[in-house]
Amino acid sequence: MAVKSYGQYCALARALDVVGDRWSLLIVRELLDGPARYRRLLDGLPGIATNLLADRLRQLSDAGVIEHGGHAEYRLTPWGQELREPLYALARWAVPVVMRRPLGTDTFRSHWLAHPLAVIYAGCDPARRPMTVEIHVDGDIMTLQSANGYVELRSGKATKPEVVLAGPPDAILGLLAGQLDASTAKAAGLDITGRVHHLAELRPTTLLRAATSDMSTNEANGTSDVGRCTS
Amino acid sequence: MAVKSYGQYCALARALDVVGDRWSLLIVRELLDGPARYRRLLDGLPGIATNLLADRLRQLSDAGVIEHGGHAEYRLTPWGQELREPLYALARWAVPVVMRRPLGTDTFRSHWLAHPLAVIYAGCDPARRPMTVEIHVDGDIMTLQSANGYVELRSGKATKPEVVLAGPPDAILGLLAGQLDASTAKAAGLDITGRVHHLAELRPTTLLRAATSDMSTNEANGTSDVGRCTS
DNA sequence: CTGCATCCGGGCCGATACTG
DNA sequence: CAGTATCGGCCCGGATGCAG
Repeated sequence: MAVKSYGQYCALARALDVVGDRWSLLIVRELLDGPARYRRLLDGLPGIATNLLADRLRQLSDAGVIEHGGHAEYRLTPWGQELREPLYALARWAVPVVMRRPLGTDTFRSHWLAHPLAVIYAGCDPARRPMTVEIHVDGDIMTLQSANGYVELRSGKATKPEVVLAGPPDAILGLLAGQLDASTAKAAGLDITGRVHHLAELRPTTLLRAATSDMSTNEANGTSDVGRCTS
Repeated sequence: MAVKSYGQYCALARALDVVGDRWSLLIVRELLDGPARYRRLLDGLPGIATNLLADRLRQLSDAGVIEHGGHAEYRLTPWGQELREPLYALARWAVPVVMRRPLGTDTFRSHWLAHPLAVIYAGCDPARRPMTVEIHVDGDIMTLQSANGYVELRSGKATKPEVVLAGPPDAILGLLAGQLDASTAKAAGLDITGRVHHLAELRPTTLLRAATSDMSTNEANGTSDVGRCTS
């Protein structure tokens, strides 16, 4: 179990008893992309100590969040996979601190792009422009493909990309999310080839406004202390 | 900031840099009920050390999640209030470990009931039966009121309750969530007065099935490692 | 080489005492 | 009431060792 159980009869506290420890949710993030071996988890979790990874894997396994399949592969249980929603909700909440603060000295792994892009291009939009975008980032090459209203990211080169993006992840993400225009992205170190303005037609019409909301405005919050009905 | 920043350019990691520390999300839980003074936070967070509460309040304040208003009152910023969704998502995910494991030696505070009840009775259901339920728990008395399709919980006695429930929180919650029938709840120490079967008409027709899902079933998860479009 | 276990220093956590 | 100060213990983090 966790560092120590909170010992509170509360759903949130019990959730944190299971996945509230340091690194635990990031391990789940890695496993959301599918089963992974130990070494791959280490690579996807820069900064973690090997013993900590082993400890967390044991904890999560005992709690029923992951399971230790054959070939030393770890995978999420069905219950563990249901963490995708709370995890994406937390990530969406953190959009301001991602967009407002540049990459800095933070590490990055190319496969992390899949999650924010899944949020940005969520769902099916029949009006979405079909196109192919090749992305060079972190010494890796990935392909963003729009077809039949859906957008998917896969690893590897594209055959005939309409746009090629190469540069730091924050510039790529800022451009794809619509937070940066092409010239600003270029100033941030992004190399753009092709019809960049077509990228705007990948995003659905109504776009995440949270990215532009101010984090530090002052305003009173609700005063009722019980029974707020959340629709 | 946190114990130490993960140093990863990833929305989830940056979210955890802000609210990933021990107790942080539970402090946010307390403040979701409205502004609170220091002492009230201590009462609502059984087990926390005073210095840790002070540290976390400072961190959250620096990060822009909460603000220190007049009269030593702490309140969520607008950005902090947006944590309600990720937090409820985590709590919903933990329903199995709440329903399957009894209260045990865990502590409980009556105002915590507001959150699970808000989830159980979320939204407006015009067909919902109007009624009043008085709840005695943790040496406290609260009133669950159904009117105009909405269900609200407030502290204090009811004037003419159709049902009065008195007992341990797990029995109360199990009964209200429909996980326990009346006789089982009584066996768990619950005192029931009035037309208990009317309680079933408080819940919407489609009910949280997650509560009954098995936590430890074995099944392969998805294999695609990138670009899963979450509708 | 992968998949851990062991060891150890530093820092956070947790309990208590203390101050304005 | 609202915190600050202090101190043990344990977890975290990094390095290293070792078995398959």
